[in-house]
Amino acid sequence: MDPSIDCCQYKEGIVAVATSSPTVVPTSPAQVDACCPAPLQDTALGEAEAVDLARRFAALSDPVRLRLLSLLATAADGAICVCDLVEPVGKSQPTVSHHLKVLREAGLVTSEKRGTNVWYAAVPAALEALRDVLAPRR
Amino acid sequence: MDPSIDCCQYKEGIVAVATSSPTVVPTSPAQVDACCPAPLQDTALGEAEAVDLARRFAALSDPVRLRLLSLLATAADGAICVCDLVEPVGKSQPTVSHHLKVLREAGLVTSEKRGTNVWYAAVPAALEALRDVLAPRR
DNA sequence: CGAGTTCATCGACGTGCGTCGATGCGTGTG
DNA sequence: CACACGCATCGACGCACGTCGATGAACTCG
Repeated sequence: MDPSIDCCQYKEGIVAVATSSPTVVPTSPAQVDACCPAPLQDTALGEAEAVDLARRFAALSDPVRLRLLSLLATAADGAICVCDLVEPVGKSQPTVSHHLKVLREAGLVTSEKRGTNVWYAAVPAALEALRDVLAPRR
Repeated sequence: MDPSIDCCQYKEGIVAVATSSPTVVPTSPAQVDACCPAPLQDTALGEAEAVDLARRFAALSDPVRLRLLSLLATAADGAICVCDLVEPVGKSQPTVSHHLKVLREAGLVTSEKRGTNVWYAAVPAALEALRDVLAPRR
């Protein structure tokens, strides 16, 4: 993977919002290559933008991933370790790990290793970016 | 079919548009148990809600469908016939028809037959409903 | 009525995805 | 140091999805 994404200017919003949640674990320098969204109802999507957007929406197109993301987004302390995610979604540990990887590669969550465990946290700015794509016409 | 409409406005929009044309293809084949979106960052998603949401996000997980939806959402007169959608996306007519069906069954677009042609239009309220799911925590 | 147009459906093919058991790697613990 | 634990990766399987040519249904026009 590691596609050379050059669609638009980068993650200024993500960094800015990330600093607004102090209790969230300082995420590892994993690069969140979240491209800025194109306004869906304003101008027609180009092919490259459509491919990028489709990839991010695809991360939300699975019930297990949506539940995982919801669990992370509603976590009291902002992060949950994998061992505490397996039971709630009712899937095997490899399956949960796979879905978390998909979410991470889509920039929707971040992971941080603390000792034996790995803690995942949602990235609110990434959801906000996708939200802007669905914004109504100005 | 035709259960009581007690959900969100996005469904009303579909019904309203659907009833305006008698020969319209039925938008959804009698399902939609949990239509109203749950706030993703407020409470943890249940399994049924997750399945329903995943189905709608899946409609946005394909580049061709995103471009079709964008074309419809930015249409000057609010609707485009199929014959004018085939060339812009660069796919065969059956493929375009297939993607439009997926979008229609997800409630994101509506179709109306006018003479020989079939005109598709975006449902802004459906996009707004999905947008609410991605809303930040209150 | 017959020819032409528009769109949906069908059948088929190749690919990708979700899933799980088995395995490997890194990290604490006795 | 040996063992247990947590998580990622691998390999494999089954199924769903995207795609297109061919066909069919509905409509228009001459």
